Amino acid sequence: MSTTTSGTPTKLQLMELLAAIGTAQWRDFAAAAAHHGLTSTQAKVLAQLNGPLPMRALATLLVCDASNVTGIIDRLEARSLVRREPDPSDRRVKNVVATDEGRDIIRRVREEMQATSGALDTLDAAESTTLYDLLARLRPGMEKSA
Amino acid sequence: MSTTTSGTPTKLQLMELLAAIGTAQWRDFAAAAAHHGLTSTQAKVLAQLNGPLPMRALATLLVCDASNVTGIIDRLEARSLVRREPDPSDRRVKNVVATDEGRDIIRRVREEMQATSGALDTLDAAESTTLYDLLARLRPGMEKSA
DNA sequence: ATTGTTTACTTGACCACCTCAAGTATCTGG
DNA sequence: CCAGATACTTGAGGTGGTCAAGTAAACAAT
Repeated sequence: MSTTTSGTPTKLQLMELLAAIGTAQWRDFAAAAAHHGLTSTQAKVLAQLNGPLPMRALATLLVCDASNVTGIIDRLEARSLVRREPDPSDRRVKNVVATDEGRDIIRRVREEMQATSGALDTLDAAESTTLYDLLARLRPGMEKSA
Repeated sequence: MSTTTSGTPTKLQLMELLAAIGTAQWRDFAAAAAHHGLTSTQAKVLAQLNGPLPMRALATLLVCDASNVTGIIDRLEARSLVRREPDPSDRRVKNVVATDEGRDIIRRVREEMQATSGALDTLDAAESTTLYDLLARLRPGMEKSA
């Protein structure tokens, strides 16, 4: 007896498997980011910047204190991967926008997640759809705050 | 048009969904840990300690430098959640073992992952099995190092 | 329009985590 | 016995995170 229990998995087993997958994907992401001189946090922030985004919005997305964002953006800006622009309609807010270089680097990071990418290639269309639907159903419940 | 694309998901969509689920579970874990005065790293280490484990083995499991483990265990030991024991067969190694209090606290952290737990409750037995099997197939490929 | 409240951001202090380089103690193979 | 590997710690230095306090701008309200 051990891992060959192919009956219905317990909730605990599922949670551990989910955690293992999550950890693996995170490491793949962190490795790709490091390959371009970025920490995973920096890469994650860069990945959110499809358009101009106020500092506060970033803090909300990252679920962290606003002062934390200041530091992260400071470091990204020092490398010219990001710019702070004044908001025309509210002089309190600073909109963060990715520079061309920033967009380029995050695109390459995404492309280099080979472990994750390779693993997903082993699923056929039907399996991908099944997995996607199941995870999509799980998502809202997992993102509940309390 | 937008998220209602119920055809075959693209690999990118699957990767983003997986990342979202991973982040949500991680936050659930971190919140439960914080509820007991632990950082997520500390809780993660505690969760590995089913038996005595050398510092080096921990570093390997966490994929980090050995010196990092020294600090983490220092802090856990300061709270009596963990003990360092000499290894009888090799005086260089120190085996880390969880104290009763440590085992107790990590058990409670696991029990309090309510968001994740609640989300998984919405799957029936067949769906759980399907999800488990798909993820189990994905796992080895994702854990490949490079 | 002044006064008061809320909001956005920054700064500084402080801690956790992480790596690297160096040092000590111990083991292991020749 | 000795040379080299291994296990752990220490110290320096950077990143990520919180909290408290401060500044500046927007807003609300009479």
